[in-house]
Order: sequence, then C-alpha cells, then structure tokens
Amino acid sequence: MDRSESLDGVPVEVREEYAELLMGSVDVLPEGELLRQLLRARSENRPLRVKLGVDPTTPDLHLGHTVVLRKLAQFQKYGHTVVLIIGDYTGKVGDPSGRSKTRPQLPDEVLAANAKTYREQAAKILDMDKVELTYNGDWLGPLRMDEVLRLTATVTVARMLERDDFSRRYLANEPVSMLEFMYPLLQGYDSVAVRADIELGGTDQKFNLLMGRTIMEAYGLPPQSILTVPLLVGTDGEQKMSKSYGNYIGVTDEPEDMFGKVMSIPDSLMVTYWSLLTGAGTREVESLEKGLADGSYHPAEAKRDLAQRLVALYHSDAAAVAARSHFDRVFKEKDRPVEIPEAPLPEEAVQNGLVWLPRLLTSLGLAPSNGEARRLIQQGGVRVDDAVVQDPATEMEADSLRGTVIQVGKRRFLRVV
RNA sequence: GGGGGGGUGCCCGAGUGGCCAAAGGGAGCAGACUGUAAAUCUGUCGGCGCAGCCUACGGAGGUUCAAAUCCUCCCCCCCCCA
Repeated sequence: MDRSESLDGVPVEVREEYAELLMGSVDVLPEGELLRQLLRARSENRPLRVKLGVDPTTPDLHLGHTVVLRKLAQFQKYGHTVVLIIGDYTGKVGDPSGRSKTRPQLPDEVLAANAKTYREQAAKILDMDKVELTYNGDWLGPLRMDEVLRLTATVTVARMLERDDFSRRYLANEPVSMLEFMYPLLQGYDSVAVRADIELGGTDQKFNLLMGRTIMEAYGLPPQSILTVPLLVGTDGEQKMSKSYGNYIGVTDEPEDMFGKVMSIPDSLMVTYWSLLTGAGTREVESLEKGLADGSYHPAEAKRDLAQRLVALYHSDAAAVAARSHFDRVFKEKDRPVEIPEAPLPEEAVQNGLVWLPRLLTSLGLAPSNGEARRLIQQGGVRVDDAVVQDPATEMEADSLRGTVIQVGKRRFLRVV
C-alpha cells in the first residue's frame, strides 16, 4: 500500500508508534484511518480498542498464530486496549470451511481446555493482565432469531460471493454452506459487541475484517479500521503454517525439537522469520539481510541464531543454548546427543531370551509397525550402538541389549535399560 | 420435485472384468550429498517373523473361475432446472 501519506504536523511520538504498527503489516485500511485514530486517541486520551478473534479449535498455538499476537503486543505497548475474543460460540458450531466433511463440533470441555491453553500461550507474548478477554458465546448465544435475521439482512449474497474462496469454490462446484456465510456475519457482530476501533487478522481474514465495517455501520457504530499481517509460511517453505499441513512449529514444542524445526526452513524464509517472529526491529533485520547478501553472515550461522532466539523466546536462554549445542552435536558432528532418553526393554519383545529387531523397534515406539521397522532396517536407517544393522531377521539376546543405544534415522535415539 | 455428476490408499488423483496392494503427484520416512532436519538425487511408502498370506477401492448383497471395475438395494456428497 501507499504509505507515503504526509506526516506533517504529526507529533514525533505518534510517528514512531505509527511506523512500528505499520511494520510487517500488509493491509491497513481504510487509507490513513489508523493514523487518524492514533491522533484522536491521543488527543482524547482514550486508548484504541484493538480486537482479535480466535477460534479455540486447536489446543496448541504455533508460530503462525504469534505473528498477529506480536502485532497486538505492539498496540499494547503503546497503551491501547487489546480485546481478545475467544470464539467459543463459533467454535462450537463447527466451521466446515474448505471441506465437504463437516468438521466435528467440539464439545464444551474441549473448547474450554483449548481456550485455557490459548490464554496461557498468548501470555508469552501479551501482557494478559491488561487484555480484555471475552467469549463470543456471551453475546452470540442469547441472540434471538429476529436479531439474527436483522444481522443477515445487512449483507447481500453477491457481497458474500465477493469473498475469493467462496466464489472460487462455488465456481468449482464445491460446497459452500449457509453456515459458512454466517461466519463473517458473526465475526462482524463481535466487532459490534466489543465496539472495536480496529481489528487485526491474517491476510486471509481481510474479507471478514472488512465485513465487520459493514456490519458496524449497519448498527450505527463508527466502523473499525482493519490491519492484516502476513500468513506465516510453514517449514516446508510453501504453504501457510498449519497443523494440518504438518509444517508447523508449536510454541510449546520442546527446545530441541523447536530448534531443529527452525533449522529445517528453507534459507529463503529466514529473513521473514526474523522480522515476523522475533520482535527484531527494522534496523536489525536490515543489517541481517545485508550480512547475508555480502557473505559476512553465513546462512547456516544465521539460521542457528534464529533458532536459538526463537527457543529463547518460548523457553529460556539456557534452553536455547543447550538446544543449539545439541543440534550441532547430533547433526553437524553426527555424534550422539548427550542426553538420550531411556526405555525399559519391553517384555513382549522378548521370546526365549531373544529379541527380534523389528519387534523391538515397534514395541519401543520407534516404528509404527513391524513392516515399517523392516523397511527402516533394510534402508540402513537403524543402528544399534552406532553399528548399522541391515538384516531385518536380526535377533539379539535380551541381556546383551541392556544399555545399548538404538538409533532410528538421524534424530531418534533410545537407550534400552 | 426432476435431471446430471461423484464417493479409490494420509491427501490429491488415474484406473471401467484378470497383468491391481491399485498409475502419477504431494506429504511422510530412510539413504547419499551439504552449512542445516534447506535444495537436489535415490529408495521407500496397508498389515503379517514378508519368495507367501491377510485386509482394502462409500455400505450390504449378487453375477463370474476371477470384480475397484458388471448387476441390485442402501448411505453420503456436488451441480443444474424447478
């Protein structure tokens, strides 16, 4: 977007605030509105109400979710009020988006549990003491039919079909349920309920966010402005980060795992991750880019630093350092990790004092089936005390196994005790 | 209500009587290589102590020496017309 609007007469503090809020944002609409809001908020000494709605459909947040949370944290930093809406109601109905399969309707207990972990995990980024936390079931649940109808009357079908994924699916003969049409309306109604000044979301939410404006106007309220942040690309470097694509890095991932996953992103994604996930400032990101470009900053080093920084954010500096040395040890020097998890020799794997290797792997959980274990062995992916074993018929004496380290692939180790 | 098109392995998708545990792609997994769990290449990719057997192509029956493929009924999904 064009961000060259004149800042003449804008106080320096607001310029700074504005610049930081724009950083990393994709759409900030309508043009110039956010700046006006910031100025007004300042002159009236009234913080902006910044809305984010989340559906508690997954128990764990991943780094993709944190992009928008970081943006919220910036608003918070400047004294604005973050209004976090847990979509317990919308989650309960079950959004069938994208698939013909109806998404299972989540039971209350699951939603409540998800909401709880969401709060805990969001607390790593936001100051939750200052967040206004709400549940949209509080106002959507009691809505009467006539009120629902009033809501539906505010938007036309043609308008709905402007939404890219709706029209695309519609043209492709894929189902679009009425329920899905309701989602943007309910989300917009949330904005009415909390009197939002601005709503944040991923770029995929642009339509819904704009719908909030329409609906607020229909309810006689000043329409919110909207700010979108980029969707984070997952570790595969292609699709957006999502649990269902298996390309996600969870904020609760163990330090070593998180470190490793970060190391698996394509180089081309590094700068993006730095700027969207670490809270690094513009200057820091620029010098990093420069270093990578002129060769003074080795990409492998940059990625390690990135991984370390992210682990530090969600765990601790110590854990981050440990994860890094673990990674270097195991992958760079192809050595064993210092700490190897231990597991007792499973009884069921022992027959007449002998242990058949594939069965050992499955019973230790290192392979899902004997067939898979066989393949791993044949492909040279299994080591017993550093020695590759390639014969799937291998049998070993149970007693001799105790204390040995079983390795599957490059990164799974287990010591039999 | 009428007409048409579909339901295949984790996902997408080919297959219309045997050569089909089912092409191809993606994901996953393993190996090689590398600064990396990047990229690339190779292999593998239902289960079973596996040169064999079992289970599988929406569900249930049936025809056949033989069915994902043909028939019957049922369930589910999509589109068009009304």
